[in-house]
Amino acid sequence: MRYPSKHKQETRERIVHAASRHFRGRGGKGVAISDLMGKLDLTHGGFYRHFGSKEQLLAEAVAKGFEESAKRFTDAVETAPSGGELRAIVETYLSLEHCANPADGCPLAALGSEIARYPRAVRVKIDRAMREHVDKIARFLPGRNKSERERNCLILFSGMAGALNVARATADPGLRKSILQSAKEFYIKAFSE
Amino acid sequence: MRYPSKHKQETRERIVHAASRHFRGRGGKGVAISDLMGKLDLTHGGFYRHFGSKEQLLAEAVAKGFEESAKRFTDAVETAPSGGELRAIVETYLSLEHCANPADGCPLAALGSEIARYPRAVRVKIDRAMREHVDKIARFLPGRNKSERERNCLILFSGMAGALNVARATADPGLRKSILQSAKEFYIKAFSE
DNA sequence: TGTACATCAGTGAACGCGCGTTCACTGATGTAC
DNA sequence: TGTACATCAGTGAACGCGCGTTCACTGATGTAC
Repeated sequence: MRYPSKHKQETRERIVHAASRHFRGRGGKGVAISDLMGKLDLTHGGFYRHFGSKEQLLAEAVAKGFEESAKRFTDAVETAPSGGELRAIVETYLSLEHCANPADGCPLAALGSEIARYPRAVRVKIDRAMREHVDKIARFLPGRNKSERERNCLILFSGMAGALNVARATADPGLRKSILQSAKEFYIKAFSE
Repeated sequence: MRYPSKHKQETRERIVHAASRHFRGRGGKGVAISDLMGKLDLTHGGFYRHFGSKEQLLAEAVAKGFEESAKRFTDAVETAPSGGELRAIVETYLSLEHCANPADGCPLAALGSEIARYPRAVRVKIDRAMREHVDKIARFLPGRNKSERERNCLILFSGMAGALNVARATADPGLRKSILQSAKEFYIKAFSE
């Protein structure tokens, strides 16, 4: 059947959004196209009207994930009291809630170790998304100049992603809470003023 | 044919060793049993004389990876001048060489984000391997008591694993070197005395 | 010591399943006349 | 305004491939007698 003119773009966006969450939750190889389309009440055949390949979707979905995730942290910053922005970022990132919901969270934590194995084209897209994220957040970090603040921003987020991964990896809930708590204290202290 | 009595155990160890490297290099789902056995000049059918399933091998191989990797860092510590142990650990971990060779390196960095999706039995094994690693290294870290040193050890390694992942993920070699360098300086400074 | 049999690590064909991708088809709506 | 045709997002069967797992078989060596 013929659909209204906006319809195709809307479907495409729904696919990218769902894919973004699924990839973060299950990893690149853990998501089947038929599953994905099924969640949107579509069938797998239609997928190729929107994307040339699964890999192309992966690139868009991961980049989208960075955007959505960055939004969470800029939101946290904006509602924070002046001077408490760093604390707000760290406490949001290392919260039990973020830990328990990889699919809604930071793609660097959810996919970190497999991104290195993605094809170059995908990684270039991810690079750009990461740089934009750093641009938005770096001003809340200490440093004598912009590039120093950006370096600190990368260290902070990569470090928190690592801590989040260990917290998610352990089978011991006590250790999980303890890692999150001590990492929070450490990063807040390390990047204060 | 019938083999000498030690033969079976030797083959089993060769499989675990090769698997450990392959999993770190390609991720859990990126390794096929027939590939693995082929590298050892065996055929896939024989695999099930040694392991009940691929998952069982994964658990053993990742735990083995922690052991092998831990050995690298205890070696680095032992050849370091007294008082320079922390620097030796950080510089070994965040070296370009470690960055370029995930298959020989730290499993926490190589598999970090997918470990959370492994079955519980596998994660329990990994927990134990991680704890042993921490036991060996924690004494070189600052802290008023053992548990504080252990917490610092976890923060240090999780943070370095995160930095390594970002360095490996980026498609820009300049950014890669810069991340490794600034992370080295940061962690050495943060955990000195 | 010699002989018959048992053992079992390894082989390679086969099975079954999941999944990425292709393709002929559908049919409601847009468009040309 | 009405009619014939074109469009194209979505459908669902089919293809091909990879891969985890199973299984009947092999054959050199160990073991029982």
